[in-house]
Amino acid sequence: MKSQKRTTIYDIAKKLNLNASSVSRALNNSSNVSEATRELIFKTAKELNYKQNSLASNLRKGHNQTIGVVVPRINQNFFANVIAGIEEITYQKGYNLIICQSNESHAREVKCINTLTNQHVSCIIISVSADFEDDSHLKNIKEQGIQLIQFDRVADQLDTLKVLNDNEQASMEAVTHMIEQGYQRIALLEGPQNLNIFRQRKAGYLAALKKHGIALIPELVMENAWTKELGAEATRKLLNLPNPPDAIFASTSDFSALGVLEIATKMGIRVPEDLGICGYSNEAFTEITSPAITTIDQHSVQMGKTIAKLYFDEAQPNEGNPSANTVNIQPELIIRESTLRKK
Amino acid sequence: MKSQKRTTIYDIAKKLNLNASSVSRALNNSSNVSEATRELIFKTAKELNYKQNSLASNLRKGHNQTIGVVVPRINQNFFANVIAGIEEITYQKGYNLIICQSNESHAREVKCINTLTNQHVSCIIISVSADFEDDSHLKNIKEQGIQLIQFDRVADQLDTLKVLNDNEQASMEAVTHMIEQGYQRIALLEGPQNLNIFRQRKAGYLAALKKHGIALIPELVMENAWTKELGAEATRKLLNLPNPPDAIFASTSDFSALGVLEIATKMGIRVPEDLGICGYSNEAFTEITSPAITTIDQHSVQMGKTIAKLYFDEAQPNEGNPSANTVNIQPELIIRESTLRKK
DNA sequence: ATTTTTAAAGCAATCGATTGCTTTTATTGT
DNA sequence: ACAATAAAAGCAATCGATTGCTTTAAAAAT
Repeated sequence: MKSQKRTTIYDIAKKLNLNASSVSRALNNSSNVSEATRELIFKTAKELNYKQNSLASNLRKGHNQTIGVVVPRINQNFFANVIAGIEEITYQKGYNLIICQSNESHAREVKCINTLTNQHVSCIIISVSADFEDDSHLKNIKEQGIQLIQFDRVADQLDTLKVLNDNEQASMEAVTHMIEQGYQRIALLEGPQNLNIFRQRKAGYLAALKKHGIALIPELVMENAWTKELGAEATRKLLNLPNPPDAIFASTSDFSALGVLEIATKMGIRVPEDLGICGYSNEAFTEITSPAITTIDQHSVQMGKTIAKLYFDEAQPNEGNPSANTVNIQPELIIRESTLRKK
Repeated sequence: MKSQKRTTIYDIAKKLNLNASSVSRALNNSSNVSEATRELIFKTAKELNYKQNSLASNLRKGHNQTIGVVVPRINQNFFANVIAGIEEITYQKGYNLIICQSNESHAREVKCINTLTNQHVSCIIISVSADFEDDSHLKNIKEQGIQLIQFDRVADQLDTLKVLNDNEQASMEAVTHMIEQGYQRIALLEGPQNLNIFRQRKAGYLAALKKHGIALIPELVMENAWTKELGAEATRKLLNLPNPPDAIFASTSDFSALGVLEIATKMGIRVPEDLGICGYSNEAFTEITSPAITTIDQHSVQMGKTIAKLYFDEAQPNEGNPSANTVNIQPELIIRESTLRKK
């Protein structure tokens, strides 16, 4: 597309026999421009269809009213909602968002970060990819003088602002609830343990068992049952054990819980009477399965808003005091039929 | 945050006793730099943790490897998937995405467009907000020499590239299917008629009726039943008519169809025996309701890919030949239990 | 009427990278 | 050994907006 030259402040200045600096000052409503010329400049700018070139402006000013967001996938409910929450605040402040997805790949995440630092964004908000191992790309952000806020899936060791769900607390509540409903052999579908969130959810599971004096049965803990398919597969194995579980906590996701429910239904096992099921995330569909699935709501939109506000409040990471840098969003246990054995 | 000065090509040049132009050429792998100095420059760049300033680069080069996307809401399945599709292609090409949401507000949409044109993005991809009335902000994009691609919800009158679902065809197929299943009094939940997509879906509904010699019954057409709640409300009214419908085509969304299903269940009306239900969009949950809901898949990820490819193929709108500028994605009718009366 | 003060406008450097053109250095051919 | 050619490096302008400083014009004070 042939890009006909766009009008600049010089074009306006020339037409009005003024200097570009006056035009700039007028358009920015700064001082030292008479009311008369100011109006004239605005009028002419409109006539010539002038649009500011943010590249030039930001280059000169040395900063950029733009925030970068890096998430594993934007078409995942939780992340889409967090972004929606962030956007609500940043929009009010006149900031732009550049949204990148890592597609759960660390290599791609590094590239996203590079792009954003090259753009001189003023802040990067990130939830790391599933194959997270190394945080040097994040350290680099801070070295570039860019604010960094981590959320949900974070690099624990790194001293940055963090906004987290209290995964451990929520998991503990969920498992406690199941125990109180009379379930005794509760299985855990766990996620990759290199991610903090899945470690915490497991910790909550273990804590609940311990609190109630229930011994951990290692064969009831299934690794990496993240998707609906993997959840289904794990469930098949669990239910075929000589001594199968009477409940399954799909700590990885509601999709996984859905897989559990499907297999149970297929095998003629009654939920919640013979098997309790609890998922994680409060995806829309959990409300309408039958039975409806007990799950944990992460208050994702709220989380996004909190993150953005944190930036605008100019909160600074408190070196050497990691806990002071963390904001915890309290998740909420949503109890539904799939774990309600005692009516 | 105190932003310590970042290294520039001048810093590298100074350290190596070279000129900045050589550094620039080396880093861009262009000609006229000896292999030895090229390596030296790369090594030093790494040492000094040099990151290119894209603002400066893009300003000088006069363009920007960035594409802007404006959608009503990113946390809606359809849009999130389209964006995911776009991103897949743009990432391969080394382009960035700036994603904005209009929140279904025209005023906000205008602001988004302004931001993007100020950033000199090379292309804007848009699906307009629900209160669409005026397309002057879109005309302005073309005047700025920026490529414009509309998708799904478009300004019909505007000569731009468009990527659309064939809503009319899909709706006609859906209603035809219902007629073939023996439904005779098919109601329509329609969306705001200022949006092309809802006009087309209605047209498809009308065409199917006509083809089968069924007269339109005006009282079976309900306006603005977009959400689950509104769908439920409309359904309540419909089912309380002296002569109620025996099927409902929720052309607005699957959420609306969900509302239909809930009310029907609540009123003890059997689906699909007494009432057929068809939604639109193939949201994840439609597969797992009971009965599962018949719906229309829009191939949203594919749509996103098509849009992005269109840009990179440098397709140009063909002035005065609107139809040549339109790519139609064929949606797919997904038949499930909610309309299967004849087993 | 003249000096002082203030407001308005202009000048020129700057942000960092790119690029057409010129100069210097190295290489090749005779 | 010297001219011809090619390769490598340097110079300086440019992209468009901003901003500290200076100059000019207008208003106020004496």
